[in-house]
Amino acid sequence: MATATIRDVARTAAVSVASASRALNGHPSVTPATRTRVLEAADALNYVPHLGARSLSTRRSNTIGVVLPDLFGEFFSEIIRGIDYAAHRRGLQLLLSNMHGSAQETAAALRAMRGRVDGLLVMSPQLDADFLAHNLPKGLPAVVLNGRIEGARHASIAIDNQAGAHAAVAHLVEQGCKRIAHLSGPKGNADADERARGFRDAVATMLGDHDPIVLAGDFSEEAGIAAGTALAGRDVDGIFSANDIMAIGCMAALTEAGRMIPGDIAMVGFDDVPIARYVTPALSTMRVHIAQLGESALERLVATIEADEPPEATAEFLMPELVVRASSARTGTVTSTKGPHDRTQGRVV
Amino acid sequence: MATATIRDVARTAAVSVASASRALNGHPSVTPATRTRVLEAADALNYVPHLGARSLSTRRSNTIGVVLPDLFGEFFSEIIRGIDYAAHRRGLQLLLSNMHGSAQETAAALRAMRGRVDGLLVMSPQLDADFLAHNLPKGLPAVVLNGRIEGARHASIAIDNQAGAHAAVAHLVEQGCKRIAHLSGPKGNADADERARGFRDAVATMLGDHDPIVLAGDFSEEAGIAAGTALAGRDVDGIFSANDIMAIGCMAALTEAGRMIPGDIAMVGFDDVPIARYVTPALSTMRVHIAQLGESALERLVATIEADEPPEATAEFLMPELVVRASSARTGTVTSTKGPHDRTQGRVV
DNA sequence: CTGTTAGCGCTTTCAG
DNA sequence: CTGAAAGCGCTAACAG
Repeated sequence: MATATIRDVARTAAVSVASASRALNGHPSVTPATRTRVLEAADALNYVPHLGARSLSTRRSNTIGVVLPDLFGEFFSEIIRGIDYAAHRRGLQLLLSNMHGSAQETAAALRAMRGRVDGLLVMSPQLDADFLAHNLPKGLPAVVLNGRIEGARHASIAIDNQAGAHAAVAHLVEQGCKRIAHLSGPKGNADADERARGFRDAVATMLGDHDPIVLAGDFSEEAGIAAGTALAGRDVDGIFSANDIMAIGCMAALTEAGRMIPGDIAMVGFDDVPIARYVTPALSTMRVHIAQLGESALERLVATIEADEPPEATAEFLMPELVVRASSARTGTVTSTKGPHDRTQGRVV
Repeated sequence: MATATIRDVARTAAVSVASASRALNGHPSVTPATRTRVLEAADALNYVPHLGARSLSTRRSNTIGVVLPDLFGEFFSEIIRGIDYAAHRRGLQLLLSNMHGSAQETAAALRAMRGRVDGLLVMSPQLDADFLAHNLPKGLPAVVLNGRIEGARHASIAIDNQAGAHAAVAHLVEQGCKRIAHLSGPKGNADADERARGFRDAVATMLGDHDPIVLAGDFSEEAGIAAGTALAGRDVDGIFSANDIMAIGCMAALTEAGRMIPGDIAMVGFDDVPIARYVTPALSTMRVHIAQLGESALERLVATIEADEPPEATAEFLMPELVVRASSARTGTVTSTKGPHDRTQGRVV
């Protein structure tokens, strides 16, 4: 039994499809009598409108496309949660697509959105402006999340990584650290690169250290463990990790190697993923309101869509905030450490 | 500059739209010559097919609708990850929709999928079969995840909660626990109810305890903390929590109240969310391969769609496995406890 | 092999 | 206020 169409409803109600459509959509110019007849017919037939057809004709899908590099880890689930939250309150649906890797696939994912969404949210820390400009379907509003934006022609919203790195280093220095190392993210990733740059800048100016130890990581826990093992025997009293997950792996490896945290080495991560406050010691980190990042991006996109004007290529930056927890507290800065694992928010500076 | 349509491509290539369509879709019966002409034209115009239109005509969207009760927490992000993984390898997109609460909204979400997806994945531990039967658009293949399935007319895949609860209790008993309490999930949630039932059964048969302590929770960390506080002063030496998050909150509260875990009280959770192995002590739990649950559900749905037959209303059950970590190890069962937080998989029984 | 002709299901002028 | 008709962009018979 094929699902009923608006035609069936019209026929049953003995009106034209036009009237049926109007009645169904609450259009004002319909006699109360016809309206009820149509509504009853629809109900009787258990009619459900075919949204695909509707959007073809209205050129509106009420759907936002979301393209992500991956779905793994808390960072992305938080982003999606934020996007969903904002989308839900506006009655928008989300069409998800992740490009597991290759640029080829990314291009395909981007194109696959054409004709199914009203706008695009693209998160691609490793894609450059040219690629995007070339592969984003023309005429489709888009907001780029968290990507490098130089020379881009679309709106973007990103984290102020350099400032974050500075703040992290400043905090470590304040804790008395003299030899600070950096555990970096994957080369080519905009966020990672900016954090590394910010780190180098900061240690150079604050510590006069022009050749700090920088270990190449890839944002994975394994990379953190490897780095921890490598760092255990070296002359280091502070570490700034490009993300929390690596910091956590690194702390585990260091502890196992007998180094005390924060006693011997103070640690600061980046992101403030939910897990950060559960580990022991609780991880100090640069908090990015991840979910809110997603939320803002969606709001921004909706504004662009509604304005129906050439998307302003403005960039928006979010400043992360320092959250001090046990992993970096060497000078009594942390006031509350209640249990074995400190579940408090931490001191926000 | 409105995006080019297949018409434009056809005109530019000087062929009919039919030929253009055929060439674009790699249909065999097209002269190499025309094919290249079309492809070149498409390239020149930067043509991107309008998938909405295509699916209207093919009655195929290559999209799966996913309806969830919420997006919060690791359980759901893991589920989505699993679904996405399977969808991606089949070239399917995901249309997400979550019903923040009300049945009203859920019904709307379900209907909103009509005409935009080839099948539905519905996850609704608190919805009954009647509601679903009445609100799922007829003729749309659907697989229900993790819900109560009695009397349902659609395929379902769920966790064997009773068996899981039994195994958890058996483990606690084996550890020497005599007075085991249960921290339950929200009433009306199928999983929660089944776990509670399994718990009661188990303590009755294994311990002869016909009136065990059961605290009502709601799957949140706060509920766990409250329960921990309430339980701290009572005569209890083992706790089976209906999910991990509550178990974690409970452990924190108990520890703060001065009770040792697992010394005084052994704890076992349910789910094995990623955080479980990061807390201190690492949490023993009934592992559900959450991501795999999502994966299986998608595979199942795809099979149903391809078979194009009345969806078999078969139920599939996944047996969770016991993972022993520090929180319940009172008899030297855990062989490796390497660091301050044991990051090993735990002993799987 | 290619072009013509109908739709997919819905909305929306444009006349009545 | 209502109906007929023309599409939205694409695919799929059916003839040539």
